Amino acid sequence: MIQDAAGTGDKRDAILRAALELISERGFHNTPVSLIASVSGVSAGIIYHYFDSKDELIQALYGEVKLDMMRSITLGYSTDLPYRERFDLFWNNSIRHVLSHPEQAKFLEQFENSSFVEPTLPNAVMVEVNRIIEFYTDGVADGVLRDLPVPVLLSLSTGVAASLLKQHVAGALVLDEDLSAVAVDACWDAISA
Amino acid sequence: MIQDAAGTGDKRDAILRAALELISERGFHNTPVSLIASVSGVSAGIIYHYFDSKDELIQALYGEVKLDMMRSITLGYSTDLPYRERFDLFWNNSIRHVLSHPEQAKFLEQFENSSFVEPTLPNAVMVEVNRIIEFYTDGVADGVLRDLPVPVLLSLSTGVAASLLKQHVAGALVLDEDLSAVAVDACWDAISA
Amino acid sequence: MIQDAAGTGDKRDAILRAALELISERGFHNTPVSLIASVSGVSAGIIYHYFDSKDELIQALYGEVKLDMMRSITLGYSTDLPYRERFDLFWNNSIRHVLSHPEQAKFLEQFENSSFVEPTLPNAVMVEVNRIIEFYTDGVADGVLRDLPVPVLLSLSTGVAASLLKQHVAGALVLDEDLSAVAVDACWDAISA
Amino acid sequence: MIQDAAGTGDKRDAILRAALELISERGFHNTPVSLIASVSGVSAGIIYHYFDSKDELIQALYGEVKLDMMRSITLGYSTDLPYRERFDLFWNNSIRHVLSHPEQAKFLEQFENSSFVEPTLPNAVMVEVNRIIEFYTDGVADGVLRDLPVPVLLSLSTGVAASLLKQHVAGALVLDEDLSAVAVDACWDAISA
DNA sequence: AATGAATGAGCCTTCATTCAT
DNA sequence: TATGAATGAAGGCTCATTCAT
Repeated sequence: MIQDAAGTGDKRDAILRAALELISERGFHNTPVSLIASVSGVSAGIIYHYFDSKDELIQALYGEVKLDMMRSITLGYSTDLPYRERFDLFWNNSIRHVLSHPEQAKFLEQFENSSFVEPTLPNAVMVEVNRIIEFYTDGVADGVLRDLPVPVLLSLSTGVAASLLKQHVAGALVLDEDLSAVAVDACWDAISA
Repeated sequence: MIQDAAGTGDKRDAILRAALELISERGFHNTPVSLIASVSGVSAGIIYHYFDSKDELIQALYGEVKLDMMRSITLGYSTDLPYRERFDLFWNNSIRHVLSHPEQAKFLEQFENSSFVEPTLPNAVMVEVNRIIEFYTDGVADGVLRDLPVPVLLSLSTGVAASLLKQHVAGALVLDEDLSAVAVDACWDAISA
Repeated sequence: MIQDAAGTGDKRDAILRAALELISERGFHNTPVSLIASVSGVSAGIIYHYFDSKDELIQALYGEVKLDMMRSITLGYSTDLPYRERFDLFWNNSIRHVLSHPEQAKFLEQFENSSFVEPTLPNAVMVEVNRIIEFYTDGVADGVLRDLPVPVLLSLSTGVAASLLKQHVAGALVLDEDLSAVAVDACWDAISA
Repeated sequence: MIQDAAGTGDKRDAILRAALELISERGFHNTPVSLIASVSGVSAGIIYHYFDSKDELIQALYGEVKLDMMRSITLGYSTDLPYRERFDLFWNNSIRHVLSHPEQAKFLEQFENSSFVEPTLPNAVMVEVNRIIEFYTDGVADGVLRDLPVPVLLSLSTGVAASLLKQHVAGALVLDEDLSAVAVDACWDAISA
């Protein structure tokens, strides 16, 4: 997905792209394979050449989308930066990625809230996830962040961002740069020591 | 729902209760009307006497669940209480209700994340919603809370609670009284002036 | 099947009857459920009300057909009759039943030659089967039949009847009373001591 | 099949061999062309270079298998031999061939019991078939065999052999040399004058 | 000759909804 | 009110066959 401009994989890619668009909009159970096929310009049969089943198609899509999002979030991250700057980087990357890829956000939310068996995340994803976790554990160890369990710190930061983005998408607020800036300040107050 | 004196409505109630249980567990599209019927001990046909369609059943369920939850959250609320106590009341009521009614939380999340047309909330629900909004607007006006748009304040408080609860349900953390207490403190830091 | 002139079971019966006719003529894999439905005058969906799957439908049909045939073959059988008369009775009953129910014969042959898991025969069927086996074991014990394993005696009698019937159906011969009479004589020569 | 010098036909042969193996085991309708292709190590497309359709492939296979079997059965046959020895030769050849080529037997049985249009047997096959028929007509004319229609004589001999073999394959008996010997005696009793 | 991606018709099965009773 | 048999429209998937390469 995303890459592979032409040649083999073109079709597989078109299928994944159409699936992402459709499922994020209509939901998994409301997106027949035949619709994915027609939107991506292929026959229904060929989908089973690239994926074993509709379910496997979703799983594959999840893996690709998750990786894409995690890499966006940690883009430019370095332990050389001060904590506050690293926090801002995560925050801004997240906001930017979701605003420019709302289908990905909707899809991931659906998938992770559904009764799908969440596959073990591939290493490539875990690498990024670990950088984020490391940020919080190091921050606590260095006395920069409050001594709270990492999941709580995540709720106080990522959880807020997610909530803001949801409201933005729903139209309850407009998440512009200014609003984002005050929100990130408030979050930092919540997590910093 | 839940209550209902006796006689008429008994059956309607049983249907709604079964639907809530099943849908929260299996999802809307994975819950056939026939299953709701058999679990609630009625025939499939009679469901169409009480509801025009499967969709309408869901909508009705949403209204009842939403009201039940909002009333729980504002239980004991009074503008006579100091701001911080009111905030704690919302917080504790929310945590308590979700922990004791996880099906409701799961159902609402599914519903509000789905492509269902969200119906206009009935007045009874709006009454409770308005008390919450009022808390924030008054708090800002009185200089107790930061001068941020209400939706942002909501993300910084309700959003955090929701995130914590989700992680609790997923097993990522155990949301006991202590953890809840430190989290509410952190949230207060984030929203108070 | 066969019985149940009216009332409940009518439809189930019609389905089984159509399935027998169609499958014996066209084969299992060439007989779509939709065709069984239209021939029996019901909708495709209702078939799954009476049977769990196409496979189970076949299994049920097998059970009913097998029982019907076995009962026809042993009709009028009694250990009071002399061995030769009992043998003639089996022989004539078999011929008569197959000639008047060729679909049953074709269906059973297909089923028993297929890779279906042959279900354990129900007791009702085993009762009839045992009477036949008993005939051979007793006959050997009483010195009336050659001292050969029962399966071999079966091949020398039942096997010949089956072969003749197959040729009759294929048009290679006409199995009239006279031919049947000389054949049964020859078979008796083959198995009698 | 089986033979074929080298080069051209190699692939056609591999296809037929795989088809025989697979179809005898899984049945015609349960053997996709794609499976025949992968087992025989060729592409699915090329099969349509050698055969016009899946059906034609089966018909061709039938012709080759039938010829192979008939030639095995008449191997060593000569009108110079006494009738009883010729009969034993047919019998033993049949048993031997089927025991060493069970796939062929299974395939032929399926084919001949199916609703395939049985093709006119090629001359090469008819030559062998005629030698067998001639054996019976001559035997009757010479007073060695009972004066019965050839098909009846066939049922009394070939039919018995087929039945025994089926039971052997099904595990109902073990067709060793001794059992074969007593069975052939019994059959001879049934057909000899 | 050969490959294997691609097509599209058809199959089994599910399920929301209706209707005779 | 209440039942549950019945319908019919999809939906996921398979597979014989074609075709660009």
